[in-house]
Formats: sequence, structure tokens, C-alpha cells
Amino acid sequence: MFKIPLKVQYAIFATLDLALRYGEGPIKAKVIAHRQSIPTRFLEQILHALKQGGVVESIRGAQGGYVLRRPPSQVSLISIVEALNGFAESNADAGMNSHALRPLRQESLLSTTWERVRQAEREVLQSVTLETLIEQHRQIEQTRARMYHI
Amino acid sequence: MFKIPLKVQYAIFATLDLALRYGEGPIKAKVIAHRQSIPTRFLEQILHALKQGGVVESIRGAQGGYVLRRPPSQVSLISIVEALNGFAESNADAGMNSHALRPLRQESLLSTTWERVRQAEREVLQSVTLETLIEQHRQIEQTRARMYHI
DNA sequence: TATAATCCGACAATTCCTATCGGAAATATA
DNA sequence: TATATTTCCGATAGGAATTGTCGGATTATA
Repeated sequence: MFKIPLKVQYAIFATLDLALRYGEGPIKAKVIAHRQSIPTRFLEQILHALKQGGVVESIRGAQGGYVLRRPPSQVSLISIVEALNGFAESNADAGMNSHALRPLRQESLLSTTWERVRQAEREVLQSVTLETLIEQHRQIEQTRARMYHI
Repeated sequence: MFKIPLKVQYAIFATLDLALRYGEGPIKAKVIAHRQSIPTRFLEQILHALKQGGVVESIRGAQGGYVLRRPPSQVSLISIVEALNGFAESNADAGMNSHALRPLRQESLLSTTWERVRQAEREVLQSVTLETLIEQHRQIEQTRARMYHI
């Protein structure tokens, strides 16, 4: 509906890459970037944000890399999205012409509606974890495999 | 959550302006623009889109203007938002690097999740009509009035 | 020490949103 | 019919946000 930034998709695929190898030690940004076809330097930034948001942990230096902070079943998409938004994103009515308005009291009129929309989005994203996606991925692979068999 | 374009807010305030005068004949774009503090030329475009989407009707020529196509109680925000998106907006995985992917089958993996998010948004927007907003507006005004009284 | 990796700020490139413009087409009114 | 009014339509400019790149600093391994 309202456009999902590419950055978010990158972040999900990156964490998903980590999830698939959870428990096998740190994975380098460059490796993830290649595997998921994400520009390396861009991905570094994204992983950095994910770290600030507490989604991943980073190990610096040689043999370093990134690791999920919690098991895939505990990582919901909402935590990833919020990490990227830097927790600082009050869409509210930002951008409305400021000079006080005779019009329709624009400030608060739509705010509760937008809040409801955001809440609805949040609920969906909360219900989907990396584990959920891995499971979906497996099923898609299976279906594909079956199709080649026929 | 995912950012609401200014265009959408303009569209809502414009139709709300029409709703408040429903049944009183056509209203000119310029008038709405002034009342709602929206750039006139920009609003023209928006109203045009709303027409294509079947939300408003236009009367051309002198004494012309715009009219809601249906009573305010029958106009939900979803119809406004969809009119602006031109019905052509399959966010899906557009933008993902095309060259076939070893990665995580990016096409379909997230599509069902995004679809659920969109559906959740849709349900909220479907439940809010222009009449709903007018009612909210009245209540806000009353509260404000009461505050000045004290 | 040499190498490998993340970290961090700056900034370039690109795309999307916002806004403006000129004029064509349609309609009402006189 | 003439004139004023208003929507219609395409082009495009301006600006902001997103996407992507770069250089070097920092931290760790070997």
C-alpha cells in the first residue's frame, strides 16, 4: 500500500541469511552481500543500523562478522523495520504547512486514523518472524522441486 | 509506519471539504485549495486522479467545479488512496535486482507478508469514511470550544 | 606487524514526491 | 457569437528522500 523501502527488504534478506546459519559463528557482510545480491557498502550501513536496533551483534576484526542476537524464532520483522527507522519517525502530520490553519484542524484530524493504520501494520509484522519466513522458504523450494520432477 | 504521502493527505482534506458542503453544488478547485492551504495547481492534479478513481465528479466550464460522487458516508479513505495510486501499484518485489538470483527466491518469499500488511492497512482505511472524519472533526471543535470557555 | 573486518562520516547518484507552467477543451452566461 | 471561467492534460522544474559509494579510522586475529 504505502511503499516499502528497498532498505527494509535488504535488511530482511540479510537477517534471513544469518538465520539460516544461526549458531555457526559470525558471517561477514561481504559474504551476505554477495549471496543476497546486495551492494556491499550499502549493506554495511544496514547491518550497522540493525546492530543499533539490537537485532544483530557484530564482531570486529579479522574473522569477525555478524550474528543474530537472538534465535530466528525470536526475531520478528517489526524489530527489523523499527531498527531501520531509527526509532525516530513520527510521521503524524509532519510536512503540513505550518502557518496556523483556518482549514480543518489538520493536525489531529487524521492522526488517530494513521495511528490505527500503523498499529495494524505493526501487528502483522510482529506476527512474522525469521523462522516463519524460513519455513515459507522451505515450502516454496519443495514446491519448486516437485515441479521439476514432473 | 511506512510513510504516507502528502498527496494522500491533501486528497483527504479536499474531499472532506466537498463532504462538508455535499449537496450544495460544485465547488471550484481554487476555492478548496485556498481553504485547505493546498497549492492550487497540485490540487488540480489530485482532483483529476480522484475523478479517474470515481471518487469525485467534475463539471467543466464556468460555474463548474467538483462534487462528491456519493454521500460522505459512502466514501471510505481506501477509495481515495487507491484512486491516487492509480490502481497500478504492485509493490511486490519491484526493484529487486532482476538478474536471476541464487539468493533466497526473493520474488515470492516476502510477497505474502507484504500482502498481509497491505490487507491490514486496507481494512482500517475501509472502516473510515468522510462522515467518520466529519464527526471526529466536530468533536474536536467542541472540545476546543469548551476549553476556551473555562 | 600485517591482514582482515567492522565502524563512521561524508557525499555522489538516482529516484520519487511535490509543485509549477502553458495552453487546449468544455461550458455557462450575456 | 463572444467572453470569461474552469477543468483537462502533458511537460517539466525543484527538492527531498532513498540508494549507493568512498576513504580512512578503529578493533581484532594471527
